[in-house]
Amino acid sequence: MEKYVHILKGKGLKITPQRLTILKYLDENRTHPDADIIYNDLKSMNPSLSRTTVYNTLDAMRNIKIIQELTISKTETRYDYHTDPHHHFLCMKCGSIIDVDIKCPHQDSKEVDGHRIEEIHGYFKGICKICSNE
Amino acid sequence: MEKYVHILKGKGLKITPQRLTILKYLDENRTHPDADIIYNDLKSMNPSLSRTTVYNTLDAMRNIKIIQELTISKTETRYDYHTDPHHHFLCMKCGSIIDVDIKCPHQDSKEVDGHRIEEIHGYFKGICKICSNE
DNA sequence: TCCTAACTGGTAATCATTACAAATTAAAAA
DNA sequence: TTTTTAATTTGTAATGATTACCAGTTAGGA
Ligand SMILES: [Mn+2]
Ligand SMILES: [Mn+2]
Ligand SMILES: [Zn+2]
Ligand SMILES: [Zn+2]
Repeated sequence: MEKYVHILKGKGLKITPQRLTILKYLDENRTHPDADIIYNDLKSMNPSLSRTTVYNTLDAMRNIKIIQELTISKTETRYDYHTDPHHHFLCMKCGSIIDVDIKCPHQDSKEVDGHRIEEIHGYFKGICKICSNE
Repeated sequence: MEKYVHILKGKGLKITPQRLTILKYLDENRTHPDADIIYNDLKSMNPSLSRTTVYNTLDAMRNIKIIQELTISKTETRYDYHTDPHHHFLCMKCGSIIDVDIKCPHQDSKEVDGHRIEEIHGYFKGICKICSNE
């Protein structure tokens, strides 16, 4: 837990039990969950937790770049504790988002066609291994 | 216009003036517009056009793969007449989505880590050339 | 020309996210 | 340690894109 305190402090964010809980959850659940899944999973242990706080916290942590936002799924924004640029696979059947470890030649580019790059996103859509075997 | 009739017929979709108008609009407006922009731009010439029809049409055309859906912007789905896999740049300031012509080594992959690939998406987020110069 | 399944258009519902404001709290200052 | 206050949390209400629904219309084959 000291680990998360340190991360937040290093970026000048106030330490609150809600933020620590959410950050720990993301670290331990690398399934690219959305705000609602996080909220529901934490609600049982933290009955007073508010859905708004989950949204606020995710937004605050994204701002200081300690987590990453994934705009891949059409319906909800999903979050990733892993901030190094990496690629994803979205299963069109079960909806899961899976990390794929492939190298990309544009990983370190700072601009394309004169446009300044701040984030790089690559993902595949299809049917995942598990869903393929019925 | 015969061009669009041919495209729709080839895929077994009924020819309707609404569909022809929307498909032509997408062909002539490669700005990756969303449903609402399409609706508003066409409304003046086609006062009876319904927003629902725009959504239905885009969905039907995406199903038969004559247009492409872009899930890049957080708030709305945007559409592209250009269906060959290619990369995009999303400006975080003005919101425009721009084609970028770079080659990708995964362009023709059929699977990764055992997951069957059906679509490949790559995009950059940052500040576009125009917005950079204030 | 007739018939019918497919399509259109208007309105209502859904659902993720944001706005708002009152109550609480982290942490800096005294 | 106590005080102070700006930041945070929470519950509820609003927003906005998209979907559901259904009655009326139409494309296109018989
Ligand atoms: Mn990831
Ligand atoms: Mn494009
Ligand atoms: Zn799957
Ligand atoms: Zn721009």
